[in-house]
Amino acid sequence: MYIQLLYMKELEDILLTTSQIPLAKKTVLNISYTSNIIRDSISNILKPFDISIEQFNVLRILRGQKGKPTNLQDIQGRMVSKMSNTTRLVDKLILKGYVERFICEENRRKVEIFITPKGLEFLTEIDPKVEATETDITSPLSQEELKTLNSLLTKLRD
Amino acid sequence: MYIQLLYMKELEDILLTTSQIPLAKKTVLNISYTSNIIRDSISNILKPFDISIEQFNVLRILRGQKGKPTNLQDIQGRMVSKMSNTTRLVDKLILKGYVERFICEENRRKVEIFITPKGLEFLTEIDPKVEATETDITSPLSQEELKTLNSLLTKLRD
DNA sequence: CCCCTAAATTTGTATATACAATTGTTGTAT
DNA sequence: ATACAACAATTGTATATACAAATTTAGGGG
Repeated sequence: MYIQLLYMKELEDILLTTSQIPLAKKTVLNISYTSNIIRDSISNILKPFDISIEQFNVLRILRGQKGKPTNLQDIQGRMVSKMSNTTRLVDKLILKGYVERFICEENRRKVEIFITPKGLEFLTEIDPKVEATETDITSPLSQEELKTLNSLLTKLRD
Repeated sequence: MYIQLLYMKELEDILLTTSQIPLAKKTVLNISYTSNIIRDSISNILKPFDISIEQFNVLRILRGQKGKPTNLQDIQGRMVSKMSNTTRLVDKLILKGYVERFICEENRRKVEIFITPKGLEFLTEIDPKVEATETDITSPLSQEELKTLNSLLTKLRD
């Protein structure tokens, strides 16, 4: 909450001082600000659990595979932010006991990565907290407004 | 453009596969995706000029000061993403000759940071390219839609 | 004036990220 | 079979970032 207030002040500062800011620039700034606030909120939730947002996202992707083997390219292709060194990220998750990695026997260039029971349990513990944060973040908007926001963002990316 | 297509595919992947994703989570994801795309686009524009987005933002903040001295706290308070080591960021800009730093004589704990003529010239050169990118990014939306998007994002941060 | 606390910045350290180069493996054309 | 290009992952390196500790200066109470 403290962080949100802080950021809001900053945004108003910039947007107001540079009064006649073009709409395109204002929108780009606004999306970046908002994304940073969201990132900080979720990052704060995850901090006590000693896991970064990127590691958390990879875990969720692996869970979504429901036991199917996943290689590094699959993971990279589905990550929110691009990440060139997924190898080391997976290393960290292995150290924590949340995932396992095997060499793919059909094609020894590939690796197969699985989430462990410990990893699944960890997600089960942390999921409701993240969802509560997501709900909290979006709470100022009605369901209708959220739908509009989503479709505008999707259209923007066209 | 390539990057945008790449990201779109990923977003659709995640949003479609996990079909009944709650609206709050979907919105949070959507904002993060879009922000990353924007960041990548602008980052690519800046790359040939050998400057990071953060350095570019600091330069713009300094220009906005119109010659008034600025200390580190001022800069930090106005940056889009929080940044604990603004010192080293300013170091880089000094190395490039874009800013100067002096110890504040009234309060020797503070520093006063100014943009140099070279820094101003650099911004003049790069500004239109960034603005063209911003316009390009937001081009799929009408002015009216952009206004709606801005007000929804601002309301979200309330 | 001296001691203590706070302010403003800097430095240290660990981790994260981007990009390029390298390793090991596979498929294919000769 | 051999050489060569392509593929998948890993490693190296430089830079970026987060957080904490340290440094320097200022101000206030005894």
